Amino acid sequence: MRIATWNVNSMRARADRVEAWLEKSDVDVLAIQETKCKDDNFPWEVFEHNGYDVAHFGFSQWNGVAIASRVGMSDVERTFQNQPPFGKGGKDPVQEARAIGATCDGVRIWSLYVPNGRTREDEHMVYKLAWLRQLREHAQSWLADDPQAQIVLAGDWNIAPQDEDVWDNEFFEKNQMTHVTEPERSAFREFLEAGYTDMVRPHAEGPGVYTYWDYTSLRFQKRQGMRIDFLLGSPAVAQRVENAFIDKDERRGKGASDHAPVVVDLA
DNA sequence: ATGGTGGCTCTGCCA
Repeated sequence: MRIATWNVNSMRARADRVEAWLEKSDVDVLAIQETKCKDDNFPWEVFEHNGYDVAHFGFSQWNGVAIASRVGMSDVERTFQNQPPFGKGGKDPVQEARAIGATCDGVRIWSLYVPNGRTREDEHMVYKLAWLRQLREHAQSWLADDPQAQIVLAGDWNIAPQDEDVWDNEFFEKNQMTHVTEPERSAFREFLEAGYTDMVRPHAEGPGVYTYWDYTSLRFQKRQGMRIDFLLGSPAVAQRVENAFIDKDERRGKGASDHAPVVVDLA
C-alpha cells in the first residue's frame, strides 16, 4: 500500500500536475493540503477519471484539505474533536479547514495542514501550538484506546524538527523566523513521545533532504529547502514500512507546487 | 542589482 502526502498549493492551479502525478506515481492514498478552494470549485474529475474516491474539506480560498483513495474510503471526519478555532484581531473564531480523516484499507489516515504561525510573536503562533497540543492529545488517546490501531498523521506540519531540516539554522535564528523554535519542535517531539514514528527519515536521511522550497528568493534553485512535510505512523503502521522517499522532481519546472510529494510504501 | 515568487482575491493577504 502506497501512501503519500502533498501540499499542492491550490488544487485548481495544480489540477494537471496532480492528475499526471496520480497516473505515474502508483499511489493508493493521497493526503492533500492547501486545496485553496471550496467544494463548489474543487476539480473532482481529476480523481474520478483516475479511479480514486476523494473527500474534500474547504470553505474558501484559504487552507483546504482532501484525501483521495483507490483502496476504499469510509468514516470521513472533518476537523478533529475540539480543534481550536482561530479569529484574527477579534473576529469570530472559527474552526478552519485544516484536518480531514478517513479510513482506507484499514488505515486511519489524517490529512493535516498545521497552522503556519506567521511570526514568533503572532497570535497565529499561539494558535499553532494550541492546535498541535489538541491534536496530539487526541492522537495519544487513539493509541491508548487501541495500541494496535493503524493510524497515519500525514501533512504539512510547518515545523522543521531538527537543525538539519532547514538549509541554514543560523539564518532562521538570526532572522527570528518560525518553524525552528523550541516550542514548535517540542510540540512535534511530543507526537514521537506519544508513540508515533517519522516513517520517512530512515529512508531519506539528511542533511540537505527537504520537502519544501520557498518560491521567494528562488530557494529551490539555490538548494535551500526545509523538511516540514511528514507522515507519522502508529506502531502498527510503522512496522509495515518497506520504503519511503521524497519526490523532489515534482518541485521542478513551470507550475510546480512549493512542496514535493512525500511517499511511504507499506507491506 | 541590497531584490528576487506565486496563488488566491473586495489589488491586500497569505505562504
